[in-house]
Amino acid sequence: MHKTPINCNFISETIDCMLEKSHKHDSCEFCSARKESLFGSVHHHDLDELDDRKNCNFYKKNQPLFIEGSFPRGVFCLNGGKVKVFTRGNEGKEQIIHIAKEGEIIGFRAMLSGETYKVSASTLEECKICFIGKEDFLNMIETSSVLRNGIMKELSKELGERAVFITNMAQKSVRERLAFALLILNDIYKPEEINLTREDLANFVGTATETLIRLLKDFKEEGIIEIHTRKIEIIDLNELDKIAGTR
Amino acid sequence: MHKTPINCNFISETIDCMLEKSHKHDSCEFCSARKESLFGSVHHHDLDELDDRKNCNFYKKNQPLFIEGSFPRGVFCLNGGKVKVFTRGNEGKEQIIHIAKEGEIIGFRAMLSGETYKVSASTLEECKICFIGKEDFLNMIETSSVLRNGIMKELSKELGERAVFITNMAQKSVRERLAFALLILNDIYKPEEINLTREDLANFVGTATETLIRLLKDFKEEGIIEIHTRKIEIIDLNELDKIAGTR
DNA sequence: CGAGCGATTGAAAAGACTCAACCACCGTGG
DNA sequence: CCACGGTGGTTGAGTCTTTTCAATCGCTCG
Repeated sequence: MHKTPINCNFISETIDCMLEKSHKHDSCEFCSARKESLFGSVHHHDLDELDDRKNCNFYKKNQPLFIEGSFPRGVFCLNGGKVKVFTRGNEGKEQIIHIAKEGEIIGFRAMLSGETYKVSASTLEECKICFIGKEDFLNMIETSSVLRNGIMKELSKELGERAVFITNMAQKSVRERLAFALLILNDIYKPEEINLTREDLANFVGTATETLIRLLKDFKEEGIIEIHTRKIEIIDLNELDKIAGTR
Repeated sequence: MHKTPINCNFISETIDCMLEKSHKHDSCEFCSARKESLFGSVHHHDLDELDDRKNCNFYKKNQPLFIEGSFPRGVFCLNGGKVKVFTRGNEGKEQIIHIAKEGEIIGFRAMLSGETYKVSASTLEECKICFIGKEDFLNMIETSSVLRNGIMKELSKELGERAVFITNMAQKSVRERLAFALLILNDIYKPEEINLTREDLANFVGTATETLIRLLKDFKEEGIIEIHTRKIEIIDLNELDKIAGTR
């Protein structure tokens, strides 16, 4: 990190300095998270370049990466852990739009749009995250048509997913949305169990915490899930599919 | 159109042939809709190419351009008129995601993602629309970095907008969402009045038609809007802002 | 061991939806 | 030219889902 932070909106950059330990020495080339990511088919040469420029750190639980309204200075490459991406409604209530897992690159949308972030992101658990500066990232996009196409593809795909998300929000009951959310979360968390606070889960489903808890209880009584203190184990995927209307 | 349609999913291509009159002779170079569009800063040379390849037609009201689940064969360039982009929920109810006006290019998301359409599109009124085949469009993207960057920017911008849309759906009351919708529609329709069926408007707001009608009545009684048979005139923008929570 | 956050439960209120009926406009065909 | 049928718009009443508020519980960390 070569510059002193000026804009206090840009939390991550300041926080980076407070983190326990850097793992900058880890090479992208052997990064297991990379293979499935957008950087999956980037050339060796570019990876070396990336290794030199990136800045990697461990993040504690509940640390913000960036905040809605601030200007992006780079992208975050999630090497391990889970990150929630959310916006805040008028009463300050979070709406979780997406939960990212290892391999995902976070925050390039705002950078490409030239606007401020429209969403915030923060860690849900301890995470290992590499930071790539704006310049470097934009350079890579100019250089690598593979990366560029991958990004366009990703953006388009997400746009489609969000159309479905919107429709679900508008038309499905909370029960149906919860089933849908559990299916998505199952994919994100497996082989582990879903591990979120009730509030985060409620903010993902788009409901009140109390409603969520009542519905979880219903699902438990119907034998669809098991609850271990806070973690949720999916028992009956088919039934969830049926409830969610995913067929 | 050089190929006979094979897949009946691809409605527009078949329908193209049934349309009244082609306006292929119109040059992109002097197209007033183009200037503000993604094609705004494309080079002359490429425009000439486009002129040769594109296929332009008039569409009647309520004609589909493409349908959810089918594979894209090109993009639609909206020269005049309005087009709704929507998905269908499980009960077949439409959720309108976006309403496009002249100058917009429709349907490139699915093409870039390599997936089937996740949304459907159909005209809301008589429209003048040019069709550009997949190959041609992808070529243009490869060639023109201006266009490419414009597209990445557009995709990113929309992704941000959809995050806000999701949050609105999840957290705002129908009254607030209606106010928000009217503000958006005002921008799209001005200087004309908003002209949508009550059902389409309800499907945009994400509510039942009856509820929508009752709220419109409220707004009218509060002096926020005027209703002329079906068209809606905005009287008090500030109040709408306040209700929508847009500040 | 106590503070405090996260989880849970209950009861009442509110918002929105559904269903059913009715109205109004418009184009068509006799 | 008018009656007819149909679509889109409107209204009312009852129901149900979901939220809100308030209170309690329970685990975890210092």
